[in-house]
Amino acid sequence: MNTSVAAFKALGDPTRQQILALLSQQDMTIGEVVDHFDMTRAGVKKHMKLLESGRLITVKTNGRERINSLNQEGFEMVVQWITYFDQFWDEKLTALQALVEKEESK
Amino acid sequence: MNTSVAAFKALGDPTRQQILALLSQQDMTIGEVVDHFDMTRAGVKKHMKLLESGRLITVKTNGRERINSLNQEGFEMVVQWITYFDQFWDEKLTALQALVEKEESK
DNA sequence: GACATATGAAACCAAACGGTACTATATAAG
DNA sequence: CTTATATAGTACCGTTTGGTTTCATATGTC
Repeated sequence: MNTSVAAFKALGDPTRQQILALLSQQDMTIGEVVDHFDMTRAGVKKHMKLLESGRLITVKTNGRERINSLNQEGFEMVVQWITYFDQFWDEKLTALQALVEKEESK
Repeated sequence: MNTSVAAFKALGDPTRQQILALLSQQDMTIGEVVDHFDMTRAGVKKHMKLLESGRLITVKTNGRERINSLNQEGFEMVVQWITYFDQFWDEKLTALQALVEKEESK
């Protein structure tokens, strides 16, 4: 098993999904993110921390501002993990096809 | 935003990831799943419930047994959601390439 | 029918989570 | 230097989560 748990955990919350959607439009400071929600700065900060530990965002300090940007690493981890299961659907589909062909040949 | 939250939430736990890995090998009853963990049946049952509400597994009753199988629906939701962000990386890459080419032409 | 087995469900508990209010620190601006 | 701003951090609180124990129910077997 891999280290995708933190990424999935971070993605399993509607507020954090919305934050990611915002950041996909443009990089933002926490203050700018806060403007889009009816929530305290500290509340948003906690969400950002979780997104960061899931490697879904990175933070770059610029003076007293801290710019948050999407980080491909976390998304890539999720894709990697989920891709493992593709093999499962492939096999299942193949098995189903074999069954159908067997039935047809009767 | 879509309804992928429950799926992500279900995936954000190492035990549940392991259960899914087990089910990718073969369908199992809860009893069989329990044999692979040092945990009570009731504990495993709760995890199964979360996996089910994330549409990552389905349950089929057979006599007194209840067979758990992977359900493509939940996985597909995750892929759909994550795919939205592909566009972001694509654009970023394109912008980076444009920048590089501009630099080279100096 | 009596008994074993596979399961569901509820009550309970400690830890984590989502949020608040409050305090502290660092940088920009007068 | 003083003040305003952008942020981090801590303490606190109600709710959810991950786990247990216990009890109830349905099905298979003798």
